[in-house]
This record gives sequence, C-alpha cells and structure tokens, in this order.
Amino acid sequence: MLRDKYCAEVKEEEVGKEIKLCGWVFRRRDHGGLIFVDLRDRSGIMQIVFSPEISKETHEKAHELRTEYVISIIGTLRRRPEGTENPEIPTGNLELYAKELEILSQSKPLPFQIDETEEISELLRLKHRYLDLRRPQMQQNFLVRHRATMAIRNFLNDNGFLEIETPMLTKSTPEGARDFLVPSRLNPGTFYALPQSPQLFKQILMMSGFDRYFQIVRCFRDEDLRADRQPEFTQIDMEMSFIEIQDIIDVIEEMLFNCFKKVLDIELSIPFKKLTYDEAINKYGSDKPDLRFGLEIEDVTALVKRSQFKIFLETIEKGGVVKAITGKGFASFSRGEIDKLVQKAQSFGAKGLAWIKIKNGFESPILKFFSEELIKEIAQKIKAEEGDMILFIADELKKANEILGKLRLDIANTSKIERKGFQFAWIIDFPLFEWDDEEKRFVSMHHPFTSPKEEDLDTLLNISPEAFKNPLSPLKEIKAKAYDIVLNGYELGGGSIRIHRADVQEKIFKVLGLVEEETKKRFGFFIEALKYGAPPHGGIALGLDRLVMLMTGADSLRDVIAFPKTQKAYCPLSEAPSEIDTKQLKELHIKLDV
RNA sequence: GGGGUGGUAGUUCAGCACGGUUAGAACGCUUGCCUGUCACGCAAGAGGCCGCGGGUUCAAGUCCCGUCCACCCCGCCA
Repeated sequence: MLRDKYCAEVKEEEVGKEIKLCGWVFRRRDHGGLIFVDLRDRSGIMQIVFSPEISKETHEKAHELRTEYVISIIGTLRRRPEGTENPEIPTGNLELYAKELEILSQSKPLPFQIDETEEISELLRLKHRYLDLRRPQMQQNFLVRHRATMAIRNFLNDNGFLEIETPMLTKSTPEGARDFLVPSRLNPGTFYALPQSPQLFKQILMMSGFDRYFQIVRCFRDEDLRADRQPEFTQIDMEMSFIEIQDIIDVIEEMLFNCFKKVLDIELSIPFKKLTYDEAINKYGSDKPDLRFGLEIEDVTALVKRSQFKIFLETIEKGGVVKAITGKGFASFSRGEIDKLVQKAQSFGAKGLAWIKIKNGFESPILKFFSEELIKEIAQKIKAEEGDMILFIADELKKANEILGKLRLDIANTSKIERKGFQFAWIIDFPLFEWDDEEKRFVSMHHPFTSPKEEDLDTLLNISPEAFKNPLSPLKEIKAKAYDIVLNGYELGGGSIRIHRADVQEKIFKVLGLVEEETKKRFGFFIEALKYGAPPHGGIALGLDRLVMLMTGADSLRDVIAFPKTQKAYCPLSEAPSEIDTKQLKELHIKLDV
C-alpha cells in the first residue's frame, strides 16, 4: 500500500506516530515560511504542514504543489497548537508534519474549481466528470447510492429473493416507450431492442418456479428527457409467486424502512398511506401527489350552483364541474401578478381562472355574482383564510383536476410552503385501460400483463368486440390490480399482480387491438409459457436513481448517476452518440438516410 | 414537436431596455513577498471570435432574423 489509511481515519491517539497518506491537494496556503496543504481523499481532509525546520528539502519541494496534484506524504502526526484548531472539519485538531513529499501526479490548471463555491454549468461538469465527481457533495451522493443499493440487496437476499440476470439484447415489443435498437450482424435486417424493463423475463422466471426474483437492472427508454428521466436508468426489479397485492406492499415497505434506517438513520412511518387513483386525482389532480403539504382540491360545484356566475353555471349545465383551491397568501397579489397567474393556468390548459381575494372582506371581478354567505362557505371548504385567494377552475372533471393539480404544485412553490421529510403513499385501484384518443383504442394504463380486479373479470371476458372501439364502454370502468408507490410527488415505482391465465391474457391483447398474428409474433413465446402451469404472481419495479435522488436531496437524476446524458441524450465526456465507419454499417447491412 | 430561461476572460457573473472612447468585477492562473493559515494575506501581471451565421446602421456585446448548445416545462414516457 502506498498509504497507511484515509485522511479522516487518522485519530488523536496516534499523535506522535509517523503516518503515510496519499491524496489530492485540495487547497494550499503558502506562507513562504510555513506551507499548509489540505490533503483530500474520499474520506475527508487532513492538514499537512511543510516547515523548513522539519525538512528544508521537502519544504522547498512543497512550493511546487498546485491544486489537484496527487501526492504522497510521510510525516509525524501532531496536535495543532492551541488556538489554531479548525472546528469546521472532523480532523481539525490534528495536522501532519511532512518529512517526505512525493508528487505522484501533476495537474493542469482546472477548467473549474471543485471547491463548491459556485454553480458550474452542467455541460462543463459532465465534460470533466472526473473532476466534478471529486467534489465532496458528489462523493456523498454516490456513497448514499452505494449504501442504499447494498441495503436493498441484502434485505432482498435475507428475504429469500434470488438475483437473476435477464438479457440486455432482447425483443422489441409494441406498447409502452420507444425502444433503443441494436442491429444484428448475424441476422441481417433484424434488430434486438434494449429492455424497457425485464417484464416478460421476470414473469417467465416465476413460471420457471424461482418464486422470488429480484434484479438491480439497467433499463432503456428512448423518450424525451427530464430532470427525473434519463434514457438509461436503474430499476430495483422484483417478482413474487403465490402472493396478493398486500404481500408486495408489505415487502416494499419493510425494504424501504430498512433502507432509510440503515442509510439515513430515518425511521419511516409504515404502513404508508393508501390512496385510490380516483382519490388522488380528485384531491391532488395527480396520480403522483406530493403529500408533504395540504392545499387539497375541492369540488365546489354544488355550492357555486347557488351563484349567478354564468360561466360556472354553463359549465355545470354541460356536465362539467367547478373545483377550487387556495392560493396561500395570494391576496397581496397585484393586478399584474394575477394576470401572470391566469396565464399560467392557461398554459396548463385552463380556459380561464376565476379568483376571489380574501382581504378585508372579499375582492374579485365576479364578486357581484356571489352572496357573501356563499363565498364564506366556499372559503371554509378549501380552508382559505384572510390573506389567501380562492382560485376556481370550471371545466370537465378530468381537465379541472389536471389543471388544479399543476396549480397546486405551483402555489406550493411560489408561496414557499414548507415541504420536508419523506411522504410515501401507495396509489391503488388504477383503471386497467385508458382511452387513447389519437389511436382511437384502449391502451393499458400500466402494461398489458396487468391483471384486472377479480370483480371485473367477467365484464372483461364477456365484453363484445364493439366495445373495444367505444371510449364510453364498460372497459373504462375496469380496475386493475396495479399499484404505484409515490414519494414527495415523484413516481418511485409501480407494479401489478399479473395475468397468469392464457385466456385472460389473450383477451387483453384483443381489447388493445393487437391482431392475433401480431400477438403471436410479439408475445407468442410468452403466451405459450403461460400454458404450461403459470403460478399466480406479481411484482414491482422501483426507480433506484429517483430513490437516491430523493434520499440525497439532489434536484436532478444527473447528480446521482455517475455518467449521465444531457437533455439531448448526449454524453459530453465520451461524446456519444457518434458517427461510425461505413465498414461497420456495411457489416450490419444498414444504409443511412439522413 | 411546442413554450420558457440562458450563452460575454479558465469559472461565476455585470454590461444589453436607451447602439457610440480602450468590454468590467470576483474567483482561478502566473510572478514576487510572507512561520499558524484554513475560501490565508499583500503587491504586480497575463488572460476576450461577447455561442455561430446573416441582416439593419456611419457604427452592434447591445436592435432584428435564423441557427446551435445547455437547463426547466408541456407533449411523449411509468
């Protein structure tokens, strides 16, 4: 070993001993006479002192040191002289008096300082990711990521789960996200797809009798990126046999409890809250509500019926609703600020935004249409108080919820409502299907292998083909044995009890409008497998990156993925994707058309 | 595909509304001084295709059009 230990592992008991340390020059303070260097490794910092009284030669050499040089030091550990301790760092009572200095590696002047005093553009950080990752905050993020992963892996191992790998070169499937494709050289004109998830394979593992499977696995989706979406990401993928929804919920709650306890020493309160999909949508306007604050959306249709406001009455007449939310502290808004708010609502799809200020009485352009009594009742319903503003959206139910859901998050941001802690929730009772207006057919809300709820099974099996094309058919009422887990407004994961009957599975494909031939081509192997004794089974997948992002308080997935991509799915470090040789293209029988 | 914000020394930013001398600051870098600093201090210095292309103008970092890149959001995506 080139060193005895990590910088921050040096303890006071070793004062007087000779110690060898290695690391990077974090900061140097050259006084001419004395030179101080903060030596950094992944554990922390140790102050090195170069004094001509210890070694003239070493002191001389230390003048050459620059930021991020990699050095090795042999020196004597000393307690710092009284009054010169640094309480800011864990090793602040100690320092190493350098006898010998070896420069192991030099560094050019840095493209940016790595001392976290200013925010550096992400492009530059990613281009020099090796420097960015040296920053203590990033080191911390990846320590948390490692610990969380290990806690989860150990937990699952302790609970009888087998980690089994599934193929990366697999088959493209319709439905769901766009695939990343890989051309097959040995089979000209054909392509593998990188997995969007190991869905079919993990189900087949259940049919293979493994009973409890997990995998911490990379998944790929070729869709547009967001702060919480990368083209490749890691899932904690699980599947279990002979279980019901509650069994999965129990395992995951215990797993997360264990993970938060071990990594952050936080005791989550389990069981987590359960909300039905309908409740979530109606109260929070989202199927991934942020439950760290209230500001619930309320239906005030019945109340505003008593008003004279035409727009509301007409909307209700047409079967729509009027829903309201509190603009916390918004009564102080100027006319201009209100205009901006209205514009924002419109950008969320609202036709308009009606408002009533509660400020020494009420203030609103539509005040004359409401009795004072009525406004008070509405205010009470949405818990609006003096200083707040009542915000109304009148529209069809789905749109009203959606718009108010977005406004709710926006209000929380602008009024700086405190959002702390980790608020988990399960969203259950999802619809099995969702009408796709573009394709004029039903699509799976979760995925096509999701089991309907028992009580809806007959409806599904007996439904006639005409219903497949009718957005109002009973199909839209069928509920799925699907569940999402939500944390602080992020969808952390989702899963379902799967279909283990070939007839049910085939019926689903029919509803989805997949012709038999197509089904056979795409999923034939899977349906065939279902016919040889498939156990009832179900599972879930959690986004590891998102989990770690929330655990570390990072605001982007990019801060918890070592080598992430930009919004255009570009890697500034390796410069992927890139053009390739014509020779390679020829081997693959691919001609470009760009 | 659409909307928004940004792009000026190595870095983070100011300058742009109202076009006009030699484009500034801080940090970093270089050199010198400094024996208890810890974001050390002091002094001097180097460092700019004002993202790129076009246009308007006597004159463009500043105005207009286009384009590229980064970030945030919608669509898309579990």
